[in-house]
Amino acid sequence: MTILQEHGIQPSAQRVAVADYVLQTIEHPSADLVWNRVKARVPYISRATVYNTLNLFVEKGLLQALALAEDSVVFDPKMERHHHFVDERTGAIHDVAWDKVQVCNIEGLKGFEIHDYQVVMRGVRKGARRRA
Amino acid sequence: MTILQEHGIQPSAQRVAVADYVLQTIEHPSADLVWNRVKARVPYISRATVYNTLNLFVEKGLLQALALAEDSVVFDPKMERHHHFVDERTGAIHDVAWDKVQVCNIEGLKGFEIHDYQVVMRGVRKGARRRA
DNA sequence: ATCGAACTTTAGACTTAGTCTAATCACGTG
DNA sequence: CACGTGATTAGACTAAGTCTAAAGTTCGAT
Repeated sequence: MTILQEHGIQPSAQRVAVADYVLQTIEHPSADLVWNRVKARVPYISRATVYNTLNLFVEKGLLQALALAEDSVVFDPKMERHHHFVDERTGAIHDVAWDKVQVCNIEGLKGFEIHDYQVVMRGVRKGARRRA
Repeated sequence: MTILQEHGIQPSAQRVAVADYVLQTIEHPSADLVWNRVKARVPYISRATVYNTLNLFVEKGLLQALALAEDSVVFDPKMERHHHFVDERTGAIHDVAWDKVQVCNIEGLKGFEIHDYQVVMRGVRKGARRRA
């Protein structure tokens, strides 16, 4: 029983190849980066399949899609609640553990039924080289 | 002395038309929506000018560009720090005043030099009609 | 084994957001 | 009024993402 089957996904060769990379990465790849990474191992996979597979994984709860960068949606396999830090110099996205910061009084907000929230931080990673 | 001149921007007719709409809106428009709204009053304005003008306003500190929606960047003339709520049903974005929620311990984060942060919430607006 | 239905993959056309370019236009100064 | 700087324009271009119609797989029922 694979992780894919546990989530009701037929494990085709292409889907397994995408899963092998995207479910364990921390680099917050865009769809096109996933395509490139997976092509390195499975050169015959098509772009449409990668997009379909990523959308399927999101729908089935294996992956989160995040709109943090200006230019594209990125994917994150870390499904526990967490925050994000965006490096303004490199564009790199880093996970920040849920309990490192606290958000208070959010339950008190009137007029909104909040399903989910996170803190989005921008700045520079200390010690990181420019344009990594 | 107009608001544009105060920010070092030559006030051409097109820029004033864009400013008249975008600096007082609360609907968090995408660039193409700005184009459509402004065209309603100044039909001869071009797409490139609207994009140039919006980018200029952001650069000059009149406007914030936000990557919150999956499909496009939106603009917000509210320059004070504040948070955002995204309605999952309608896609509408609402401002949430800075002091309605508090974020704690963010200074204690090691390894990151944080220039800016906000809480991004998702859910549904109470009492809002679907697909507003 | 093999038929067929249902599902998956594919290449490429298509759409949409956004940028770039080269030509034209507007305007203040000498 | 000529000139130079800066603004505007249409349209070409790029990149992200979706859609389509055809071809390939899988798998259960026979």
